[in-house]
Amino acid sequence: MRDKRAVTIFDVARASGVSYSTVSRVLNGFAFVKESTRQKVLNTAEKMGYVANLQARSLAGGKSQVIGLVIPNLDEGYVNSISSGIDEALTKANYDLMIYTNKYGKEAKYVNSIIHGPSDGLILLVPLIPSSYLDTLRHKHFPHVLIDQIDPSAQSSSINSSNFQGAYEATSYLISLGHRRIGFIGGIPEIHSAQERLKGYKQALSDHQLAWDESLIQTGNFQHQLAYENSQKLLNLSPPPSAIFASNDLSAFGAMEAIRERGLNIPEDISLIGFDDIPQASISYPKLSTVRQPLKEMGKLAVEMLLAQLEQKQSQPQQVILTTKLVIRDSCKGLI
Amino acid sequence: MRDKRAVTIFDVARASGVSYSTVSRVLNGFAFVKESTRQKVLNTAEKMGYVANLQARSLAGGKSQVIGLVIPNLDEGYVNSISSGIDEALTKANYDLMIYTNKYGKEAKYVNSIIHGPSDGLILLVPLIPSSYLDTLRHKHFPHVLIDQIDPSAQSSSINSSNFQGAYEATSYLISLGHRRIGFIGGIPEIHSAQERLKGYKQALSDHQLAWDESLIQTGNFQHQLAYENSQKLLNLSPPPSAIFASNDLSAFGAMEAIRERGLNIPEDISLIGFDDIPQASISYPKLSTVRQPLKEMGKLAVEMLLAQLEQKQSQPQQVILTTKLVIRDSCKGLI
DNA sequence: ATGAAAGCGCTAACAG
DNA sequence: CTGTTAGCGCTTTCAT
Repeated sequence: MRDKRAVTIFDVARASGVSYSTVSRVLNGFAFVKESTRQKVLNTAEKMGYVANLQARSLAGGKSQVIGLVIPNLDEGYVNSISSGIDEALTKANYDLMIYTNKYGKEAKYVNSIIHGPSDGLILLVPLIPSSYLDTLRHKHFPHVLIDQIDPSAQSSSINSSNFQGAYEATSYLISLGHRRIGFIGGIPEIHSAQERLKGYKQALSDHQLAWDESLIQTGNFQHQLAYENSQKLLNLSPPPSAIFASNDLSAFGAMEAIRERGLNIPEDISLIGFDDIPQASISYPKLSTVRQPLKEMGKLAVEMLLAQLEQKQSQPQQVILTTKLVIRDSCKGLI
Repeated sequence: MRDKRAVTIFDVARASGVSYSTVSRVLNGFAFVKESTRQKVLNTAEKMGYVANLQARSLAGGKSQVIGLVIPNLDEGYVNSISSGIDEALTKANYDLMIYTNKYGKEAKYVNSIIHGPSDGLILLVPLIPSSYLDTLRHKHFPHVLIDQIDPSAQSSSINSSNFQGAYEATSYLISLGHRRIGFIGGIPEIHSAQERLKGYKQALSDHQLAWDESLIQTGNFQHQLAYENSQKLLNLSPPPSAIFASNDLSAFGAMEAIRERGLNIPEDISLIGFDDIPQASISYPKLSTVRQPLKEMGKLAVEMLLAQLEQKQSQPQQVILTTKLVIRDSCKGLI
């Protein structure tokens, strides 16, 4: 079985001739320790290869230096980019990462077991989280921040990107290219970001005196397959749209496939624009024009906000919105 | 600050009128507990919303129900697919997941802190891991399994896929299509799987009486960018190859870009085949023919092998090789 | 400035 | 079958 015997704080104490509470103080960067003692302890600890036992530390009421991240899946481009940003920031701050994949609609009991786990705090990157979930977190005063979700009560810190604005710009761009019939492939209707993107689309249309046509609007689920099917419906319209705005890049790729199957070319026959700017967007063919969300920054910022909470530097919940940016590549073309 | 007061095993004990060791026994599925007591305890635990404290459990020498996963990055398609398989298997087995991203060449001291963390066991999905790393793991008898790595000493359990065979088949397929000049884009030369794929390529060539030409072989790093550059070199050859075998799909996409920039079409002007079969391979244009590694299964199997170790069901290290499969899509064409 | 002592919540012998 | 008793390694008052 696994060897238990490791160097403990106790060993270090004995070796450096002080009590173990002193060692603890030194290790935790406490004030009121004589500099010479501090050095001595630090040295012997180093020499003995001491490594703190996180379980013990956390049990005793200290910090475990791990933060939890709740995500729907481990293999979704957009989530991974954000997670990667989180991981980098965490590494820099000397924290470890615990991943909880939360399939949609898991009971709120779940969050309880997370709270009882090693995490000092939690980042939630899950759309459609049950409100009981958040209630528990708040009720227990468990530090957390939300990504890509809106907290209606503004009691939790959250990070979003400018979904409305991004969608508005994408649509306006298409309009400026001369498109009048622009198909829209939505995301999951219950999700805030999906709603905002739809609003942005509609607003751009009406701001340009274009009536929007319900038949041009397909609700989706942010996935390739459904976007593919919905694009077929769009293409069956007469006349079909001359451009399609997909609520995320994955959906845009689904649209690409449907368009190609009709023997149509992008952007010659039909323009296409996405949302997210996941890595694939820049290596697809044609390269996808899209609205970039600052994915990694969102992750990084989430970590900063969470750590600020942990260090009690920031007590007021904060809502931040990061700006998106239109990235023009090769999938859109002006109507002649 | 974070509320500490939660229902403990002690509370449950009192509420159900037994000692807390009995509660512990019930919770850990021990035998020798009267059925009526067991039920009573289980019920009150449920009723009180008891959730085990993993830190305490693990400190006390029990299992923490978390396993660690060491990966290079959080945003690499191939790694994510495997991780996803790991996560699913873990969830089923009621384990949580701790992620450690290990940039190449981090010191072995690192592994020590993992051992002192909450993990009951470790899955290593890191090419080029320093041997001191593995030595530490073995020396401390810390349960672990390797993915996509060979342990020369066969002292650690490992999971690989049939890299040689897969590359052999891909190359043979290209040859059967009539190709004679087949470019090869390699992976990181130090990595075992990359070496095997190169060997498979060469073997297929020589088995078909084709001398292999050094200029056709480019070493790479499994990344898009370098593959792109190397493909340009290949395309500059005279005559250029009529087909390219890329050591992984990501590299194949790099090649795609280079080929397109020349105004060449895939597969009409040049055939292309990859390795891995990451999700993007089936939605690219053209859809990429490739060698499928059973990514999710690799992850799943890793979990099974690790849990077997934890339950001491399996003590002998095991080396398993999963078979790859040629997936023919649209990126290869016979030479007329 | 530093030592002593009391837990944190749980597992695992050891007695009954 | 079940209760008692030690710890696991560390943080944190409370003294000194």
